[in-house]
Amino acid sequence: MARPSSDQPTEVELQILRILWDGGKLTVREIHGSLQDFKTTNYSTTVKMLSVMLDKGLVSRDESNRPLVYRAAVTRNRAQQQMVKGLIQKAFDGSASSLVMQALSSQKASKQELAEIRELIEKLEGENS
Amino acid sequence: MARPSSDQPTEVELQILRILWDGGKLTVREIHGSLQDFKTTNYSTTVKMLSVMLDKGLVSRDESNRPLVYRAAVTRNRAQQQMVKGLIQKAFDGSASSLVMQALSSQKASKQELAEIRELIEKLEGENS
DNA sequence: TTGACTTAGCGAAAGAATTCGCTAAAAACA
DNA sequence: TGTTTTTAGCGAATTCTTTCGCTAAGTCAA
Repeated sequence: MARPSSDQPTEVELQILRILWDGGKLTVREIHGSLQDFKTTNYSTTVKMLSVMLDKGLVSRDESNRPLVYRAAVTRNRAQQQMVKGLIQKAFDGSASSLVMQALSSQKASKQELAEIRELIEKLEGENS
Repeated sequence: MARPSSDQPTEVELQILRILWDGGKLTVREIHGSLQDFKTTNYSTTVKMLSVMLDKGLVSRDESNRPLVYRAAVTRNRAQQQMVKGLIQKAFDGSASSLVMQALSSQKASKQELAEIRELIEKLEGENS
């Protein structure tokens, strides 16, 4: 009688995943250290979060040595893709282009970034003709 | 000792907002009816959700008549913008173009949509030179 | 080996989101 | 007017998320 847990990583889980995506294989101590750049929490909290994430399959760990070393079990790309897909469904009625228009209109992009996107568009337009 | 409530609408709140964005001014009974297309919940639940959303300022209502009539207090555009911005920050390191690339790569867009996006890009490239 | 420090884990607490039961007020109807 | 139905709301229960205290086990150095 409440809310079903989403398949997508939660706020803190995502912060931890980003640390792991950037850092590769890290100990809890190291992860906890990076996390303190954003928030102030207890070491135990980080341990617990990693335990939860292990259960969910978001991270894996090497238990052959101590301290244990964690790494992301989902790729950044895969996670980003799921989140984007989720947002498109939830808030843009399934239209990817609506989201793209919104993103481009509301956030500035550099000349170089725009060029990069235009290239992709042109490539897609070529394929899909 | 937990998670702070986000400024962004939650799952169910968003579903209700979409119903109101599409339907304009609606009674709880009408909103509840539309909601049943997605989920099966009690009428009381819808009443409660609207009460919560009223407190948060997500909806407003006309109390001069009965049954009370609700309408969205935030625009679809504004809400979409905030959600996109949030996702860009949370998962794309602040890079709008990264999200755009993800969206375009993972979800198909029609020839017409692509053309529309390309036009916007070209317009932006013009401005920012 | 003993004592100090680090690491790992469990269980419980607290906040947030979502759900509904029960009640009272209002409206509709016979 | 008296009865039935609809509407509005409160408070509590449930689940998920995030937090930490406390304990045990492992590591290291004197």
